Amino acid sequence: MEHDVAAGPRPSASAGAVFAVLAGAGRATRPQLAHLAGLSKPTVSSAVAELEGTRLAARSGTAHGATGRSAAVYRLGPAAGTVLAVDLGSTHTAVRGCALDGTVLAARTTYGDPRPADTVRAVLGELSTGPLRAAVVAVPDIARDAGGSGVRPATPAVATAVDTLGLPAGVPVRIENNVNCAALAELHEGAARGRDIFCYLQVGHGIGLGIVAGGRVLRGASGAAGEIARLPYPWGSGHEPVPEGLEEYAGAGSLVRRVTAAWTAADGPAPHDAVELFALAWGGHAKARSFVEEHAREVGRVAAAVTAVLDPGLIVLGGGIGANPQLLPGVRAELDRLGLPTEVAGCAVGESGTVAGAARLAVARGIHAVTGALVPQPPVPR
Amino acid sequence: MEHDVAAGPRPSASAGAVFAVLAGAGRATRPQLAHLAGLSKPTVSSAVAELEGTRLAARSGTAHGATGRSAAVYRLGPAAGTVLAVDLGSTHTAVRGCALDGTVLAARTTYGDPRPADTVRAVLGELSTGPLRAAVVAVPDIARDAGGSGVRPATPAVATAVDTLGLPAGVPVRIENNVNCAALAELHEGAARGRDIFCYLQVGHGIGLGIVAGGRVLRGASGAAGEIARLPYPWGSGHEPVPEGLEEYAGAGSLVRRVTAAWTAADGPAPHDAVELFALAWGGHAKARSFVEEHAREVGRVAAAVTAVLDPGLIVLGGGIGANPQLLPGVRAELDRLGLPTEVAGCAVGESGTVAGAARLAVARGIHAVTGALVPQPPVPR
DNA sequence: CTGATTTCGTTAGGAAATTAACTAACCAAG
DNA sequence: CTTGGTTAGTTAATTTCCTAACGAAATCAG
Repeated sequence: MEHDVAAGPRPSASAGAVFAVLAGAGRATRPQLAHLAGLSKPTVSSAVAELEGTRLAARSGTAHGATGRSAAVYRLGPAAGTVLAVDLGSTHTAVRGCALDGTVLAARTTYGDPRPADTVRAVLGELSTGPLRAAVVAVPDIARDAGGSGVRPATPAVATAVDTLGLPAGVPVRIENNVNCAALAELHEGAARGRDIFCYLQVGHGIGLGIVAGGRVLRGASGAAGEIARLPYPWGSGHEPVPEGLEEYAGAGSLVRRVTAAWTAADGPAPHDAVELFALAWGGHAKARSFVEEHAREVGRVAAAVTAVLDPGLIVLGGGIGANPQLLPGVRAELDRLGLPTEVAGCAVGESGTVAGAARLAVARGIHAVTGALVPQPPVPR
Repeated sequence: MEHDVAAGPRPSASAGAVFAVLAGAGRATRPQLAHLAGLSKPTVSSAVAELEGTRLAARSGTAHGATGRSAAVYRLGPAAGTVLAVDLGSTHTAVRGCALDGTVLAARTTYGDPRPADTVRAVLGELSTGPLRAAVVAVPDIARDAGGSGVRPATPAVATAVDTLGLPAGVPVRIENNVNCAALAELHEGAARGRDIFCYLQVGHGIGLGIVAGGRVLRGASGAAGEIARLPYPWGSGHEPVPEGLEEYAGAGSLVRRVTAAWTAADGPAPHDAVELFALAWGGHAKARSFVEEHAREVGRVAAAVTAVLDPGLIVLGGGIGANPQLLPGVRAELDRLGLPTEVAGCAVGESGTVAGAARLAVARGIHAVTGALVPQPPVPR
């Protein structure tokens, strides 16, 4: 099916502001919109009338309070349109189509898919309401600003994978790191709700960090903030740090390799991957448990390094290994020993976090595309 | 002398905006103010008239272009008032009084002063123009939000030192970490001008980091961001990190102690402090030079840890040891080997950086106190 | 010196949003 | 069923700021 990219006439400034808060709230009465947008009742009235006229908003029902006149409830209209989020993983492809209020309209996930474009096409086919406003693609790669061509993946193979997704021409596409997306999901709908600053520590095949500060993702000068596999390791008197030393040590592959090497016949059948190792440890296997505990300490040291630099107040653990609750006590203990007082929580969003966070970003950019305007910022000096 | 704290009537919104850009520019014509504030010529005219009426602005002269009518130049007026910045160091006290355009009106630094309040009083005595709008005190301590009582130093001794400074009652006082202040100075008037993100690495008696991201200081959840003395150290297979291990190793005292221990009679007279050590190395002393080079590598590892987390793009070295140019090549080499491509620069502001940065903060808060308003923020989604 | 050109600053009219006051709708107590 | 209290929404007057046009002051060319 065809996807419009051209929008209707730009809403006026006040109508745009009302649209933005309506998208954030999902449904709201006019008094609520006035409060949220910081506008007066008459202004909201005319703004709502304008939005209804262009079908950017629509009556949704009536709200009855305990006392007083009942209020008209509004929601986004069909012209508001949709956005697309893609989690382009190495072993899976997750795609979501959302309305600008964040509602999931269509979702599909495929594993070991050789053609992510098929998954994208299937989801696009289910999105019928209004123009496609924006798309965000989450990649397991550094997303860096490439000058004129916008943000691009650092690795050429990833860049071509994005280019062959078959995203409709004319739709603004944003590339973002997958760990940063997962961090955004934890911020908005997970374990870090309401935080001003926190870190999402992903431990799985590799190790990565998503930093949220001031309610925004911190990307660094070249998009490589959070690439903590590059922490100096080993580090101490008599040890020269080697490049990528920590990546080598903290990744899932290396963990399993060490386990296999230390395994003897008396230990029974050796685990083939991290999932099996954690299952054995959960079942009480002594050697498996000792490896899990040692790994938890190692993750705790990484967390301590992060707290030393950033003091995030909260670290959310995610990823194939990090999400396992068996890690939590060990990580907490090592962090308490070495670092600042910092909460440690398991991730609350899980597998779908990356695509959920990408969808959050896409919604924000879609609202921006409609209103052409500014999200209000807190007025603090410096 | 007495210091007013009560301000005159609040300027209107447009007059406040004009006042803010005038303070930022120092001197400006009305067309320049219109451009900077994003207001129209008639609005600026009425705003300037209002500011002149309340003595917040004053005619300063006339600007002649190559062609066309000459323009009236304005500057801040006497009612704009002043701000105070204090660098409350462990071995010195630096105090600055500034106008809201950043002009230094009075400055005094004392060393080994048992009564910093005397220095504060002397500078306050030289400030005669208008009310004291704000004060910022830089302390060698964590500055954390203490709930109702605002931001306070984490260490009680530092808190009482601040409380006994004799700052005029009623003036809003802000506590800030001294490394963060030095970072702000490098951002606004030093080696990091125009950067969106960078880090200031202070190496001296201890080691600390100031993080600037999005043009603002990153303070962390409890004001302890940048306390990198808590990085896990030593760290590697067979080594348990110990709390404060890096502080122990990277500080100036520990460096001199190691040097003294390794010194033999054949090496000549041993250096008593870091300054002497660097002087010997500069003169070609082989053993001194090897210690300096090893220390540079160590600082390079700290810098690598910072780049792994934050990707700042630039690290500015400062502090008693860090400011020494002999360190730069060694730090660059180790960072190139281990970390992301990152510039390393020596600090450009030096000793006075802390009080200069505190003054920047105080000026921003002073302007905020006059206008009650918002510095414009960039409108970017998330 | 005079006129053309350019830029500064003001005046006049209009658009957008606010405050204040009023009308409309809804509930519940008497 | 009426009346009082409360909240929703509209109307009217005012404020604020913009655009457009005009007058004022400066430089430069002849």
